[in-house]
Amino acid sequence: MVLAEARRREKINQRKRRMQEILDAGKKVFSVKGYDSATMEDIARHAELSPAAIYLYFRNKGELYASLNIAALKYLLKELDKLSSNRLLTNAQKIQSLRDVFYRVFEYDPEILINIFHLQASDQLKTLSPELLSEINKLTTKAHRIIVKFYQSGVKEGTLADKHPVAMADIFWGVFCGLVLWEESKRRLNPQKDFLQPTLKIAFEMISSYIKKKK
Amino acid sequence: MVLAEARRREKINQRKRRMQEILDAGKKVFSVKGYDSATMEDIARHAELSPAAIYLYFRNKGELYASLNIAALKYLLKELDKLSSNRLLTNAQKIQSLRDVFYRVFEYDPEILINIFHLQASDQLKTLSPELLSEINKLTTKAHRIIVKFYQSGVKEGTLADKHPVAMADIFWGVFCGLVLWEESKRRLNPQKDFLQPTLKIAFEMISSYIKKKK
Amino acid sequence: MVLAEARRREKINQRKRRMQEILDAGKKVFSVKGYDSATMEDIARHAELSPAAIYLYFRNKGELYASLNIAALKYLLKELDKLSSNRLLTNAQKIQSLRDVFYRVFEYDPEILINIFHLQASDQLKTLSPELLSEINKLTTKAHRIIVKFYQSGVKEGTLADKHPVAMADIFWGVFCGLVLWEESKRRLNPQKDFLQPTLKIAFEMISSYIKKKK
Amino acid sequence: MVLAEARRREKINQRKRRMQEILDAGKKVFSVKGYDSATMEDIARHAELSPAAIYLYFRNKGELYASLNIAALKYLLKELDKLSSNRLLTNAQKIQSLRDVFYRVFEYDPEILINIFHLQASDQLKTLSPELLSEINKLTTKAHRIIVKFYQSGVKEGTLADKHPVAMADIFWGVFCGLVLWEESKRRLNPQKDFLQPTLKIAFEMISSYIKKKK
DNA sequence: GATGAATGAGATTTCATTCAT
DNA sequence: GATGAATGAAATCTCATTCAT
Repeated sequence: MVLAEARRREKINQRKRRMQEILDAGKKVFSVKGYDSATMEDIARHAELSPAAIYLYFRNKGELYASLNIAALKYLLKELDKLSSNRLLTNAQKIQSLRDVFYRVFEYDPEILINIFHLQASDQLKTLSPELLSEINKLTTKAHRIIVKFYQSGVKEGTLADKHPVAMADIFWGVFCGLVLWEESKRRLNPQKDFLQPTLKIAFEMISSYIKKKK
Repeated sequence: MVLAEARRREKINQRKRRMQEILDAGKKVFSVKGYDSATMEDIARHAELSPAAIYLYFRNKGELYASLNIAALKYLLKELDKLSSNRLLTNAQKIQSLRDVFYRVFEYDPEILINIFHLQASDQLKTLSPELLSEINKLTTKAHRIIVKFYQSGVKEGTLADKHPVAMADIFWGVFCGLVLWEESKRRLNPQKDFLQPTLKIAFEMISSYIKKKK
Repeated sequence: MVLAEARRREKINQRKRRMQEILDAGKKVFSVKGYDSATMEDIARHAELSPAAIYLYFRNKGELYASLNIAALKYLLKELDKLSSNRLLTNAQKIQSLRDVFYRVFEYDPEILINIFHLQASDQLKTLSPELLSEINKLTTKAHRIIVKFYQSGVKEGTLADKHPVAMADIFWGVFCGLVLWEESKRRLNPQKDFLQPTLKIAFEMISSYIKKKK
Repeated sequence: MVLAEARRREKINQRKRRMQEILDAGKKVFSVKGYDSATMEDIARHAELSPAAIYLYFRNKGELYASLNIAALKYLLKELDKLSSNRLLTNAQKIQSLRDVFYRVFEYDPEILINIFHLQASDQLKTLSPELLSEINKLTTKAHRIIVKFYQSGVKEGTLADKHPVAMADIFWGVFCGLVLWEESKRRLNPQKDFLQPTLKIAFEMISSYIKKKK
């Protein structure tokens, strides 16, 4: 009895592991080739499976892709929520911490972040099922809104300079996104060194000094 | 004889005109659909031609795409060169003017810029022929180098704060690219208003105040 | 010993029961979806089994399908044989009773009859193995022949009008088949009421009056 | 000018001819293999084309299939309409003529008729696009309704026995359908002789005598 | 005996590209 | 120079069937 239960759990774990393997394979292939150019065969080869097997775990290519992006967005959201509920920090400090959050997301999974940006930056959104699309939309909006709120509260608190909060959120997001893409693309054309980290540091310093409340 | 010459020239012009029509069509379609999803049929329809006709002007899809991007990069380079050879401006002023250059390029042709950024941001690099790839690489590098040089000279001149010039060039490029893509993607999910312009303004103001030489 | 025997028998019964469950599931699914569109997965789900399990009872999809039809044909044949050996009825009465036989088969199991008719009506014959095909052929022919014989004997007996017996058998079979399929297809496009029964009644009345020996 | 026009017309005709070739190929293949088992490759081979070429003329498999059936239904309807507007015949005579109409449709194109019946008799309807489905539905209903009206008018006129008109229309249609299928299937299992014609003759004679108004 | 996992084979469909006219 | 017609190659996805457990 107990044995059966153990075995059942083992099975479920195995399934989860397989799923993760496929997600990992997809992550790698999508971020190298992009959504359209990546083939199920590619992904299957990376996961050491037959293409058909992938369909035992994901309904279709779009769903696999969306799963990847949703996972990353959820991770980002979790981090933002943590920050949000931290009562020891002022909102200005929270905004400062954004840099770390973004960077942590990136370090945790650089490829997937690039994917999110690609996804946003392209029309691949159109091929996904409406539900997944709206799920992604929802998560992105939520993340964006949290950042906006940080800024708003910071201004109210008097710890941040009075700028348009939505614009500032866009700048945060856009700068991060832009630098990741640009450094990545430089690295691709010329895979020497990776300047992302120091450049991001400077960029955030720039933002910091800009939004500091001037007396 | 002279007549023949005139006719020949007319022919060449006609050819150039057609080529431009195709490029325009490609620009629109690629920027909306992305490289892979855009079909030659789409582009042909926009150019009011048959798909086959495109092949009289471009060897294949990749070459059309690359031509497009190369044309835009060349346009950008021309503007940068103009700025570069302008002896009336300090380098700090040149850096300031970058904003206008970028923005002019964008206003003149938003689609092409989105294309360049997409190109950078992606996979699509992989499918192009090596020659075209290196051509693009060369142009991008050149543009980047000019910006770097502006900054370097500005620092030497004493008109700009002493920051890492490459990083600053990256930030210029990355911020612009990031905001364009991000606002574009917001606009796609929710095509109400277009916040790009005011947001860019704020971003450049931020950069300006950051690089101003403090006494 | 005896115990072992009992257990063996129990096993065999269990096997038969399972087989019947699968046949029932197949009957339902095939009759709704047709041979090609019905998947083993569909059938398995209906039988509350795994697809793999079906293969413990039937060599493959075609064999399951054929078994189904053969079972139904055998049932029909049994009924026809019963009628055949009934010495109390004239052949005219036997022909009359055909209506009841057909109808009983149908009432007892409408799906299977639809399956038989579909089988006849189609392509699906081509995919079956030759042996199964000839088995089905044999049974169908036998049933048909019995009906022909009824009519022949009735004519000889002087209780039925003198018509071509094979044609009359065909009409019996064809009319029944045609009405079942046609009403079924009407019902599918517009699943309100089921007119099969009253229409069949009229049709058989028509046949009856036609074959009545006129003095 | 005139030449160009002539050439244009020639092109259009050529296109129509190709379309017809594909339809012919489809007709043959579908009626031999059924909708599901027939592959685009089969059809292409019959039409001496590549599978891809078929898609230049029909959006997809279902649409090709539906076109075939719609064409046949339209032919049937045209014949029924002709009969309907014929003022020289009593409704009883029109009903008599139905046999000829059905038979003419069958002679004109036996395979397609079998296809219509298959289509009705199966769930293949489900895979077609809703528009085509409703088109087919509409045509079938219209044909059926004309027959019903013949019968109704005949009863009113006093030339036909007073039976339920819908049931009688069903019997007409069902008997025809049933005999075609059954004789076809007999012919398939045993491709000796074709008894359809004489059997149909008897069947319609039977119907005739049944619906004749008894004084 | 039963099943979850896996796959090979194949079907539909798309699309860049070519070619005769 | 332009195009309609055609196609090869590839991609997604489905499904009957097998096999280790």
